[in-house]
Amino acid sequence: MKQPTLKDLAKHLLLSTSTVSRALTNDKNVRRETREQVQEAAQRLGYKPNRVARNLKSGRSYTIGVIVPEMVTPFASSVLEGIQDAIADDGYHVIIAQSGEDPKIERKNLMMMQQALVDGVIISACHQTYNLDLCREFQYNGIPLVFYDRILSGLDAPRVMVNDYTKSMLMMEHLIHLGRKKIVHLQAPDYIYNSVERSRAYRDAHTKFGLNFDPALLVRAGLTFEDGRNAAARLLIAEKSFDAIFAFTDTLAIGAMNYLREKGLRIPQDVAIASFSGTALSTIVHPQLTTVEQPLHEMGVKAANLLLRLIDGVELIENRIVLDATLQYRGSTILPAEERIV
Amino acid sequence: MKQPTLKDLAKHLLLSTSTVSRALTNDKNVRRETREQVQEAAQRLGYKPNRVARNLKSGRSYTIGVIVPEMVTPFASSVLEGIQDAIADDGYHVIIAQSGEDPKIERKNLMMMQQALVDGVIISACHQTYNLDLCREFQYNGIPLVFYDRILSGLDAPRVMVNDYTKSMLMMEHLIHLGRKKIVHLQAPDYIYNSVERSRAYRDAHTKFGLNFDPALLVRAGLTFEDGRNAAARLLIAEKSFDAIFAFTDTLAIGAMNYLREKGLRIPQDVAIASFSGTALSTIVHPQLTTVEQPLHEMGVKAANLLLRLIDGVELIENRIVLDATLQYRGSTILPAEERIV
DNA sequence: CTGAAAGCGCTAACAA
DNA sequence: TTGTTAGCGCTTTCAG
Repeated sequence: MKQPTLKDLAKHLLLSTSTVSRALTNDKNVRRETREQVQEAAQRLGYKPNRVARNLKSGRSYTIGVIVPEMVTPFASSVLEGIQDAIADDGYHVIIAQSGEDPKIERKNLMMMQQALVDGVIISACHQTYNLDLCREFQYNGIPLVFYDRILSGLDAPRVMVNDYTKSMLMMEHLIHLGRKKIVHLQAPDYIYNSVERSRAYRDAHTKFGLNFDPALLVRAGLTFEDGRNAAARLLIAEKSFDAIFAFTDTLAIGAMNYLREKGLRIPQDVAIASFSGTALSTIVHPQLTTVEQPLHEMGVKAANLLLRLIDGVELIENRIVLDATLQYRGSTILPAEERIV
Repeated sequence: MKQPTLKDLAKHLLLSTSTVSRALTNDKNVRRETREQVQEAAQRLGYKPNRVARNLKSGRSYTIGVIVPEMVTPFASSVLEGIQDAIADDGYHVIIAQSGEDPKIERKNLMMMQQALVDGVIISACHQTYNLDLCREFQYNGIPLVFYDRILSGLDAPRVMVNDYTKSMLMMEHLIHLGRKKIVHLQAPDYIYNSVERSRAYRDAHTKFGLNFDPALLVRAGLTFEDGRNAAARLLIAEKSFDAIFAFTDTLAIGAMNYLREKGLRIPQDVAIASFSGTALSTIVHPQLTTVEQPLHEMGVKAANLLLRLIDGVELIENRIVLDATLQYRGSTILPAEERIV
């Protein structure tokens, strides 16, 4: 037999559907005896409330959408765990979509979320402006949007991120204190908000610490391992001399590092490499990467909490959360022997 | 104003809801003129069909659940892309849950899927038997289940996987042909189906190629990078001599490799390392990993196609799909100079 | 070709 | 405390 419905239960118990419904939702207006009777029968007949019906009634789907730019690195995975942890108790489900760093796919994903009637969306955008219009439309239609890590410029939306500028500055300081003078920056495309911030810190660090800024060392790299390799290759071909790299993210750093090592350069002796991200990738390569580690799980939790409150119609006083990232000094900038010095 | 409903549209056009509905679903029983009129108005007023209502009507949720054991490696990510590609056109959505290699969480995930009223589930199980009962219940309740990679033993369910045994045997052959005689196998816990298969091949290879089987070289390792490191450490402490490692998966291989390198061993000269998996991880470490590369995207596509057909009530003649994995020979077993020889 | 009406499973205002 | 009734937004007979 099919899944029993509320009506079936009611018929079986010779009660009205409303009473049964009330008994099942722990409404106080039910005699205890009745409630127990109903719950026992529900148990026995294997009754499961039909969420779809419930959703239609409530006008909610109890589903939130999460759109991530990529899942090649475990970045999104950690954030997702945080999100799941934060929402599980509230009976929400998560629909996940990956955009593959392609704003067009991101757009499709957003529209898919709309179709799926999500109650809200958590998103890390792969382009600073491309889907601005759609996001505005979401807000206009009352579907709250929360950003993490990669935000849209020009949209006043709740967000959870780290301080890209400050932490990048600290990382530059680290490299400079190590005595590095010709530091390359592998930057992401500037349609990514964080890229702008991190490279701004890179430039400002030169002024702040009295280093000569050489535009040729500011390299527009991309986002993938391959992009990192290519950027490193171009630097070698151009015969630019450099003694350190500060990369936008782990993938770029790893790509570049592997290439340089293949070409016989020693890390960190010849070239120190620092990154920004905080995924497990930074510890599985050799040498391990010095990096700005973001609290990814917490980022997910915070984003989800923001979203839940927005869904409940709470007016947020503070909707821009800045989390603290920590610098991890590892083998890609420091030789084991030096470790204690830092 | 709120999202307009079908009723709003109908009122606006002075038509009945049924006609509007028909026009929108391209039912043939509508005058072309009317249809165009309706569609134009729908467009203009920004009408979006309410899926929840539609679902309630159809008894389907047009959502499928995907349960993955972990998302630290990009394994699941690739499979997911395949799944998304396969289902997008059919209007299905995906709910994803990660079990973190914990069968208890996997159980919660399964129950969550049930709650979410998914039309079917694609799962890679983290334990061979733990959730057998629940999976049976799914099947009994008519919610189809498709497995990929990691299956349940004792459950006759559709599945998509590679031939673990054969490919492991080939990998062993590769190591043996390289002249390796004392090959370690880092195996996963034996509550994982594939682990049993791969280690069976490991043992059989000894017989087949006339190698001495030393039980001490068959190491129960685990699943994580850390497990790989620990296993390698134990081997060194035990002062077992070995000249190759065949690991259950990339994480173990990488963990072990990094540890051995830190201890001054040369890869592959002192120890050749081979793995089984096929994620991007194998190419970002140094040296790159020789591995059995699985067609992950295809795995996702195939699994999704199976599931869709099951949801549609199609009787499957062939519900066990075995995909072809390819051996990738890389720096962890072969020195660059030798590459052409293979 | 179009409209009226019923109903998917559930909740909730209103009555009793 | 319980039942009656209406309705969430849509599809789909059944009449016209």
